[in-house]
Amino acid sequence: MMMAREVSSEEEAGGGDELRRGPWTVEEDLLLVNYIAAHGEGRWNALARCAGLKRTGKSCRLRWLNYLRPDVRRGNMTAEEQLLILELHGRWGNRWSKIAQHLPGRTDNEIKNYWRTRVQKHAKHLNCDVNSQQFKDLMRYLWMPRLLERIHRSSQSQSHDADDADLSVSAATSCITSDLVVDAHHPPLAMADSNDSAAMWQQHQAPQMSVAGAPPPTTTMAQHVVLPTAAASCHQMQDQFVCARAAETTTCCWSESESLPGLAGLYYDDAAAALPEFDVETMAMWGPEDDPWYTQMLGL
DNA sequence: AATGTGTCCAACCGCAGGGGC
DNA sequence: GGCCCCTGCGGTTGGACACAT
Repeated sequence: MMMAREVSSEEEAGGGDELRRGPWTVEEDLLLVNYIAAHGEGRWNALARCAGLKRTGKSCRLRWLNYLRPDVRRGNMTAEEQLLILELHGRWGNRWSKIAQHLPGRTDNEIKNYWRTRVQKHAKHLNCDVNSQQFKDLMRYLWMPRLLERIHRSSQSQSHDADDADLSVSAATSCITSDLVVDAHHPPLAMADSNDSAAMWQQHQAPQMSVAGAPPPTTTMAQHVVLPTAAASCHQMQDQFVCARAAETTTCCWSESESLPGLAGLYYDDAAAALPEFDVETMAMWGPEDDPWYTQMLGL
C-alpha cells in the first residue's frame, strides 16, 4: 500500500522521464555533490528533481550517505572497530544504524555488510547459527579477547614508552562516544548475570587488562578490581569502560578449572595454550590459522 | 588462457513511522 | 481520523572482482 504512494512520488521526482537505477556515474555524483554543497541535504525527492537527477530521492539519499559524504571512512575495519561491532551487536542485535552511530565514518550498510560477510561466514564455517548461544559465547570469550590482544599488542608496538594504563587505554578511544558510557547502566553482555550494578560499575573502571594468551588469572575477579587512582577525563573513563568490559570477557569468565560458559569441554587452559599467534600486521579478526583452531576447540 | 566458484559491497526493495494537511 | 508524503531502517540482490582449477 505504501509502495503505491511511494512509486507515485518517485515518478514525480523523475519528472516523468525514465528513472535511472544501478551504479551511479561520475556525472551523477557530481550533480549530487554540487547540489548538496549549494543547498544542503534533506527533502530528497525534491532534491533529486531540482538537481536534475533521474533518480529517486531514496537513491540519492543512499548514495550520499553511504558513499559521497565527505566523512565516510573507507577501507578495512580496524581491530577496535571490529571489537565495537561485536560488542554493540551483542547488545543491540541488528540495529545497524544505532551501531553505526558509534563508529564515526562507518555507515550502517558497511557494518551490515561486514557482519554478513565476515561474522556470519565464520559462523557458517563452524556450523553454528549466528544467533545461537554457542556462537555468542564464542565471540564473547574467544574472539573479543583475541581482538583485545591485537589492540593491546598494536598499541604496545606503537608507543613503547607508554605505561600500562595508557596501553590499556587503547586506540579504541577514537571510536567510543559518550553514549556508550551513558548506556553503561545496561547490564553488559559479558556480565548480564550480575545483579550488582554498583560493583559492576567499579569493575568497569578497572583499567587492568588480562587478555587471552597472557598468564591465566589465578585470583578472583574482586582481586582484579582496581579503582581509578585519579580523576579520569571523559576519554579515560570511556576507554577504561571499554577496556575493562572487554577484559572482563577474559578475566571474569575463565578460570583454570572451569569450562567456558556455553562451550562445554573447552577449558581456559586449553584455550590459552592453543591460541595461535595473531597476525598483527593485517589486523584481521581471523587469520587463516583461526578456523581450524576454533573448529578443534569446539570439537566441530 | 578459459572457466568455475566464492567473496564483497553498492544499490535496491519493502516496510514502518512520523509529520503535515 | 485519514490520507499523503518523506525519511530511515533492515533485508536482499546482483554485478564486479579475486582466486582456484
